[in-house]
Amino acid sequence: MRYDAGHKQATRQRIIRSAGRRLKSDGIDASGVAVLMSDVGLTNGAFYAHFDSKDDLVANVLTDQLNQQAAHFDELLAQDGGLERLLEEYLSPQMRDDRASGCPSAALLDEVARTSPAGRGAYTAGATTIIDHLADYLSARSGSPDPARSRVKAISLFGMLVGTMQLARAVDDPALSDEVLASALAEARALVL
Amino acid sequence: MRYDAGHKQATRQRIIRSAGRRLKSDGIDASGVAVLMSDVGLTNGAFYAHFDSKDDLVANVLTDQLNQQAAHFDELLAQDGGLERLLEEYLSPQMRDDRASGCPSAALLDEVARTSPAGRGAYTAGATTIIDHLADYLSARSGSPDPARSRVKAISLFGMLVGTMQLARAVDDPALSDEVLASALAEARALVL
DNA sequence: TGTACATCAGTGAACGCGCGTTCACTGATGTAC
DNA sequence: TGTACATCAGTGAACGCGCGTTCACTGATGTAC
Repeated sequence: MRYDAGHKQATRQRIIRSAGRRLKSDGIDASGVAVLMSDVGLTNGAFYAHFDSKDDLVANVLTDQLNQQAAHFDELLAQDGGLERLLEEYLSPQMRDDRASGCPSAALLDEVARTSPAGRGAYTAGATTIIDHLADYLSARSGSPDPARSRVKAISLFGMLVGTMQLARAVDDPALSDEVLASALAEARALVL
Repeated sequence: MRYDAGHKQATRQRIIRSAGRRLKSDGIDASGVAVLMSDVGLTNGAFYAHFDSKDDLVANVLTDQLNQQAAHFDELLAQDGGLERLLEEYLSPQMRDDRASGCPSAALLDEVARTSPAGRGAYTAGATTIIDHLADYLSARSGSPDPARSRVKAISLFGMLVGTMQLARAVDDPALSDEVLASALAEARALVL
């Protein structure tokens, strides 16, 4: 077949997006190249026309996922009461139950620590953006004018969101899981509002 | 060879302990049965005399690791200023750099969510104990007498510790990693002290 | 006391399987003449 | 206008490898007689 200009680039993006959902849902190690390709209707052999290796894909996925999340946070924070909305959405039962659509940090953070240097670099860049934007938001708001204090709060808040979401997903008791989300939401509000 | 009574049980415990360190350091999927056995000086074939399957071992490891951590927390909290010590130790650079010795939740939490039902059950039981004990401690202290409020704080604190430790381990920028630990420590103190 | 046997934790080769990766090939379309 | 060729995204079989798991076997020691 012959394809129009940009087709290959578009396919590459489709793979990255689709792999993002699969990796978040099943984990990095458990997601094989053949499955990732069949998710977009292609066969395993085509993979290496788009990426040097699975690690290369993972690094690209982390960049894309973190960018998506940073953009989504920015969008929420641009609205009135945006931080309150962000907390409610992040700690919602829907997000807990839909790993494929959710936060890449909550889904993959402890696997990122064991990934290739390129993957960790990609993650670090994305996480830095998210923390910077959260800190800027907290600083700009009335009530927390000290930038250093805002950074401390931004980092702690982000860590708390990620950790409590993972906890809510890991426990097999639905009542405890709901309690974890509700507790985290209450305490996150107290932390920043 | 013939062994004295209890030898097999002791070997089983050695495997569980050693596998705990290995799983925390390399991850569950990345740690093969052959490696886990050679870590204790045995060969792969002996594994199935001790466990039904790798999943069975993982569930036993999670129980053991969470029990160890709960006991360690209890020990710290029994001392004067124990919570302050707990926070400082948990969020220390040494803990960040020594995954094998550290918190099983920080090392494995997002993998636990994808483990066998037995593994998730084992984790849930252990996490429940840790949260209960933290909440009891906070309730018993002067200043936070409301039990419901103490539970909210215990859950949020635990989530924040786990999430920020994972974040500190995932980023490849040492300055940012140190900043994450320091920020989390400051905010954790503000949360509970 | 000496010998034959039972015990059983551990050995190590082998099983089928799915992994990441490679590569010769396909075949629809654009281009050259 | 019609034909031969170049392009190249994608195919699918094959590679070596390590995985979890199985199993016939080993060999040091305790027990029976």
